[in-house]
Amino acid sequence: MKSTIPENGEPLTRPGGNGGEPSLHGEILSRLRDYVVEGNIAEGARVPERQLCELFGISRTPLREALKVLAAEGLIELLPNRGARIRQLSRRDLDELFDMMGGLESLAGRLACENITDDEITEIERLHYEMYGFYLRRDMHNYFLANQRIHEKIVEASRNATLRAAYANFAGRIRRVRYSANFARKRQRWGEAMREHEAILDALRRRAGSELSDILFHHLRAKRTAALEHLDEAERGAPIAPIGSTTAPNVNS
Amino acid sequence: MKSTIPENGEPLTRPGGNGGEPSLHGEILSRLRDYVVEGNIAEGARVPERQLCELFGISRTPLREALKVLAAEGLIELLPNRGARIRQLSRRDLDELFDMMGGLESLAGRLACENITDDEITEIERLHYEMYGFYLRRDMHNYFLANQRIHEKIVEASRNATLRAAYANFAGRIRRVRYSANFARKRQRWGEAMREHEAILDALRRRAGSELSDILFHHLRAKRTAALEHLDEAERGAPIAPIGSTTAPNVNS
DNA sequence: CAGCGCAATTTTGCATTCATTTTGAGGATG
DNA sequence: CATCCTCAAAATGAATGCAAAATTGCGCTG
Repeated sequence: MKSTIPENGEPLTRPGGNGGEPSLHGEILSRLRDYVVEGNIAEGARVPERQLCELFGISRTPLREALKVLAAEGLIELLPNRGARIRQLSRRDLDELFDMMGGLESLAGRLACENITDDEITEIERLHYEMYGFYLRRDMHNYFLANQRIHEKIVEASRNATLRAAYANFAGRIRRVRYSANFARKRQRWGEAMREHEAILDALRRRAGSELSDILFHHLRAKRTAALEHLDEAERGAPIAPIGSTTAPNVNS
Repeated sequence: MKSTIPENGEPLTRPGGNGGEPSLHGEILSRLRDYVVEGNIAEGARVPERQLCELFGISRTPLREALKVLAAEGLIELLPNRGARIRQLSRRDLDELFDMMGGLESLAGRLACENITDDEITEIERLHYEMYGFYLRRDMHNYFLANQRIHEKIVEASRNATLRAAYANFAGRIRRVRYSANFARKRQRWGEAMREHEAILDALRRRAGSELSDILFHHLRAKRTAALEHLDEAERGAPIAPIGSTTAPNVNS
C-alpha cells in the first residue's frame, strides 16, 4: 500500500484536448511530461519506470499510461520489450520539427491577422521594444524569453486552441535544442532576427496575413539554420555520445 | 489465460513517431483508432470498455492505455470518473480543425516545392486529370478519393514524416465531417475547387512555394466554408441530436 | 401520480500479481 | 584467453483484484 500522496492538481493543459481537466491521472501525465521536457533524464536514456513510480507515489499502471501518451506525443520512444527511452532527436528530426514549427507559426500569424485586437498588437509592440533593449544589452537569456513570448502572443491571437495545443506539443519536443541553439546566436544572426521581427510587427499591424505567414516561415527557417549550425559545432566538440547512455540522473532530487 | 490471439501486425503509423513498430500493444491502439475513426461508435456516445475488451480479446489494461493515447490525439474525451466518450466536435472545433488542416497543407505545399521530383508532379498531374474526369461525370465519390490522394501526394512530397503524422492525426479527427461535407458540394463550389486545383498544380510545377502555400490555405478555407454550410443545413433538418446518446452500435459485428 | 431518496449494481481507476522476455554474470569449453 | 552457453535476476507487458465513485432501479413520501 502506498502512502497516499496528496496529488492535488494544477490546471494542466493537454495537447490533444482543450477542455481543462480538473484532476485525474492527467496530473501524473502533466508532471511526467514536465519532468521529461525539463531535461531531467538524458537524451536516449532509459526512463526508470520503478523509480518514477516511487517519485510520484503511484503504481506502474498510471505511469505506464502516461508513458504511452508521451510516446504518442513524440517525447519518448517505446521499444518493444525494452521499455521507454527519452527520444533521441536525429538531425533529420530536428529539420522536420523546425519546419513544423515554421508551418504552425506561419499559420498562427495568418490567423492572428484575422483576429488580433489593437490592444494585443500594442502588447506585442511593448514586448518587441523590451526585446530590443535586451538585444542592445546583449542579454541573451531575457532576449530569448521576450522572443518566445512574442511568438506565443501571436499563437494566442490566432484564436485557435487546437493550433495552440499543437504548437505547445512541438515546442516541447525541441525545447532543449531551441534553448541551446540560442547560445549559438552570432551577433550577425541576432541582428537579422531583430530585422525579421520588425517585419513581423509591421505585417501584423497591417493585418497582412499572407505576408506575415511568409515572413514567419522564413524567420523560423533562419532559426533552424542557426540552431543546427550550432548543433553541428557542438557535435564536432563532443561527437555522437549518448546513444547507449545508461544514465538515469537525479531521479530523487 | 487468453486464447493466444495472433495479433500479427500491419505496419501501423503512429502519430507521434515515425519508426515503424513491428508489433505491440500498438496493434490494439491502431485497431481501436481505426474502429473509432471509421465511425463504429456514435459521436458523443460512451466507449464501451468491457465490450471492446471482448471484441479485441484483451484485458482492460492495454485497452485503457490505448484510450489514453486516443484522448491525447483528440479522438475521444476522457471524463474524470465517467469514462471515455467519442469526442463531439463543436462548430468551433471544426473551424479550428479545418484551419489546422489548411495550415498543414499550406506547409506541405511549401516544402513540396523544395523537394518534389518531376515524376511526382507527373503523377499528381495524372491524378488531377483523373479527378477532372470524375468531375465531368459528376462522380462525387471517386472525385473525393482522387482529391484526397492529390493532397496526400503533396504531403508525401514534403519529405517530412513529422508533418505527415500530424496531417494524418488531424485528418482522422475530421474524417467524418469531411466526407459528409463532400455531399454538400454544390456544382458551383465544385467548379471553383477544380479551378483552385489547377492553380495548385500550376504553382507546384513552377515550384512557387509561397504562392502554393497561399493557394492551399485558401483552398482549405473554401472547403471549410462549404463543409460547415452543409453541416448547418443538415443540422437545420435534424437539430442537436446525439449529445446524450447512449448508442453503442455493432460492437460485436 | 410525480418527485425524492436510498440502496444495489455497474463502472471506473489504480494496485497488485503473474507470465514472458531481456539482461547480466559466471562458468565451461575450444 | 576469448567465446559461447547456461542460468539467475530484473524488468516489461498484460491480467486480475479491489476500493471508490457513479449510475440505475425501486420504494417511499408528499
